[in-house]
Amino acid sequence: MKKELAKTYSPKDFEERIYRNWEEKKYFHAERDPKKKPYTIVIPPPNVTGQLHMGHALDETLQDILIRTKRMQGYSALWLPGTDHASIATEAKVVAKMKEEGVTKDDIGRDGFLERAWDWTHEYGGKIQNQLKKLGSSCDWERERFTLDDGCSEAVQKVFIDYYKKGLIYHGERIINWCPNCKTSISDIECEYEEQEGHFWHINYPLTDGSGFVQIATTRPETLLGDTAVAVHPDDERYKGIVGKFVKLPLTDREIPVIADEYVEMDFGTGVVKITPAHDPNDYEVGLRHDLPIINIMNDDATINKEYGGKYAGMDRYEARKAMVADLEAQGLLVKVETHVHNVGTCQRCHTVVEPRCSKQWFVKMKPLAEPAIEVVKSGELKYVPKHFENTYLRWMENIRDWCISRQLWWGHRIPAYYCTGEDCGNEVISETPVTVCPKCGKPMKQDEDTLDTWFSSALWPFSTLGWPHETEDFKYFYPTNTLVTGYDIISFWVSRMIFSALEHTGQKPFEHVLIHGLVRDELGRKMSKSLGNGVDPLEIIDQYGADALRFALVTGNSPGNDMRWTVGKVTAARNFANKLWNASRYILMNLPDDMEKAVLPPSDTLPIEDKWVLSRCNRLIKEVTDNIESFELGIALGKLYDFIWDTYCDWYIELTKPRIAQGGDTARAAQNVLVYVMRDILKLLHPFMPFITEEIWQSMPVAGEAESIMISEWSKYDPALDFAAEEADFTKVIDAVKAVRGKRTELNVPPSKKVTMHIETEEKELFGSCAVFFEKLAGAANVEITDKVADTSGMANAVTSAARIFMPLGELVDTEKELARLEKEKKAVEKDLNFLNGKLNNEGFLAKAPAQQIENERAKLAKAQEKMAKIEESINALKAM
RNA sequence: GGGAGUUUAGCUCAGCUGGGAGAGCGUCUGCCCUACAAGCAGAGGGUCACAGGUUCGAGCCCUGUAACUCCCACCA
Repeated sequence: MKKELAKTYSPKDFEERIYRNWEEKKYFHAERDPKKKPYTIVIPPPNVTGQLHMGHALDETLQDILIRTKRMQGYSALWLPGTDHASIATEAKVVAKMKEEGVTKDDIGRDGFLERAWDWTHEYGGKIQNQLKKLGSSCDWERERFTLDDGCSEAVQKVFIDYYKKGLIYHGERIINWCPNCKTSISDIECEYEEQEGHFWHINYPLTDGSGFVQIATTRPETLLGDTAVAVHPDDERYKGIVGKFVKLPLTDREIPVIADEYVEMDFGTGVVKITPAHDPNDYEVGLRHDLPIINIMNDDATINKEYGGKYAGMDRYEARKAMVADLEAQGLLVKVETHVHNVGTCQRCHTVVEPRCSKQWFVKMKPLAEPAIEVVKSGELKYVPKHFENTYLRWMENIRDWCISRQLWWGHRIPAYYCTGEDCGNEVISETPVTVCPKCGKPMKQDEDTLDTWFSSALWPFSTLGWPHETEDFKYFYPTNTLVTGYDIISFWVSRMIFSALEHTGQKPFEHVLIHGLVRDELGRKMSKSLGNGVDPLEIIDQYGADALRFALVTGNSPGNDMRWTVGKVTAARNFANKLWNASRYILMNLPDDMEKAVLPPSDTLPIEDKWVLSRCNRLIKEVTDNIESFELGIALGKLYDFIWDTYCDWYIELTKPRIAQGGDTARAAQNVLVYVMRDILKLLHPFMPFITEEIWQSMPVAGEAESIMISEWSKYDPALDFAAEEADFTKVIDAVKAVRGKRTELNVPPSKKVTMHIETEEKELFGSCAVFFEKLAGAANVEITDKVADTSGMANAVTSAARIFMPLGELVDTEKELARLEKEKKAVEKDLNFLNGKLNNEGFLAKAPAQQIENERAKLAKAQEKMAKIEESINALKAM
């Protein structure tokens, strides 16, 4: 059984091999075992052509920790992987590539484009899966899904049609954000606001009755062509008289009314607002209230259209702006131009300034869907970790707007709506199968050109991936899922939409817990981004330090919901920790009998106190780590493992076993068994966090009777029989005493190799007596005397703890002559310091002129020097007394 | 404009229900003791942002202030 480990920790030598083995043995595959309870996590699907970045690495690591723990705890643990077609992101990439070849979408048409998009997907897709494997992710690859595969597409279509039948989807005119470059509508969420310096143009609109002008202020004068009213506040005394009158719209021959609406803020601008329902969302609302006409003045590329453009037709919106401002000025209607800083919406993808635009789109009616989604969180049935993110979610849900789900893109799920081409018919049919002939008038039908918002399909991810809308065995067994792990940045985009979609279509919540994590930032706290070039590539880290070190670095000190900074220090510390564990294992293996098959604890009444101490602490560790993982405190759990392994197990327990193993016999045998017994627990508890190294060591440890892979071994359980609270407390006293002696020796500059006599004065003679050997090995004792009273303590140094006083003859500790000489020399140096400082602090000029802070500093220095002097004198006196 | 988060050692951050102020890195001192120098032993270093309050007791609870960060809305 016993196998040699390589001399140095070199993750490259085994990580890949181990992952391949797990895969071959099908350990990742979750069976629908009626005897087991299911535990399910669906992966937040990365973009199919994406690259693994640190955000993914953190997200996947957290999920893998949870899933591995549950698997070991006996659940049928399913981690379902997959990718997202990412409509706009992927389409943008394909279009960009086509541009290099000088080809446009229009050139090759829909089918040609989709062919290219699929080629792209097949070429770049699949990469990220392999990258996830390098991380150690224990996904069930047999169940991998893609948002655009047949099953997911079926679910999307079914949902769309169900919504439609229930009257929850409608086709309507609305103001939406339009990207003139991508030529598609984009959601509010895909819109990024940038602060830009613009202008505020004050323009006079003449009243038609010749009684004067109304001055409006606008940031977008070109939209004037679409004005259908001018509005003032109903309570605004300044403008009471003109409400109901008409103004002549400059640069056009139209006359528009002056209306009163509470939307107008009296204090802002001139208190008069031009109303352009087709090009501003607020104006659109005002237009609805006052039944104003909607005049769209732009084409889909943001040029001015023929219908209303007049001489400006065909110009780009900014050209038109320039031209119109010039014309207004020529006509004397431009009053003034102010600079004005305002937020301008831009397209997340291409950063083109979006244009609010009225167009026909498909919408999901949100109010009825939001209500149960609010309730499920308020009632505590579905919980966010940490809890305060429920506020983010609830606020969004409570102020929900209808969801515009149509996108003028080709890469995605095409909307299953068919329109009659007959001019007067206007028939609209929603159907899961193609409709070619109008059932009403017999004319040909045409399918909607648009596709659905990417989030429409990912909103169904927790159930579409399990076979829904079919009542599959997987769906019945694994749904609802248990935990969703994701960043706070997509709570609104994604988490919210999964919740209401699941409630509506499956009648169940999609998951029980949402574990939210923060962003991984760079060393300076900035977001990692391509443009800044400050991203750290997880694959390079894995290559250099190993996947286990990467995982450790991401989880240690991380708490739910909080951002973290990535520093090289964290990953080297992680690597060092792995190395520590590796070498501890080597120590054990070198000191085990060849025929040992597994650890068998001797009867507890025969165990020495240090064995009970370490067993008891390990036992408590099991309980605490299990609890911490259960409540998603993964950073805390890992911190406890680190402390126990490094401090308790390596620095203390292993050192304590050395004299016993050298001695041989029963005490050695007990130590060997305890070493392996505790190591086995350590490996299991650490495995979810650092799967590779724990597996590699597991394969070398004598663990007969356990699973052949640690991955499928049974999670350790707290054992009341191993709770030795009294022995633990007692042995801690011994450790404290050893530490006190070490401290004293360092203080006196005694080399570690120097062995001295120790008289231990204590009321617990039995305890310290049984531990005398540790004072010899760990504290440098030549011989140890245990007594309840040391008669003569003159000329002795002492180390004091609450349980013991340890006296050591100074003569043995130090070479009296040399030490005295050293102390005298030091005393002189300190004296010099004291004189200097005293002089300074008695100098009236200094006291009067120096800053208070500096005087304070000098006083502190003096106090320190005085303290030092007192110690030196004490030491000198002690030496002289000998 | 609305909301949330953060503020603890020189740096990066833990600190779960109120009782010990902590870790890693860095600094200083001493050690190559055959598991590990990617290591061992020791040391120094903090008015837990600030001001009040509750409490026998506050880093933790309450009120307010400040700075930084993020999210949502987007006033023409």
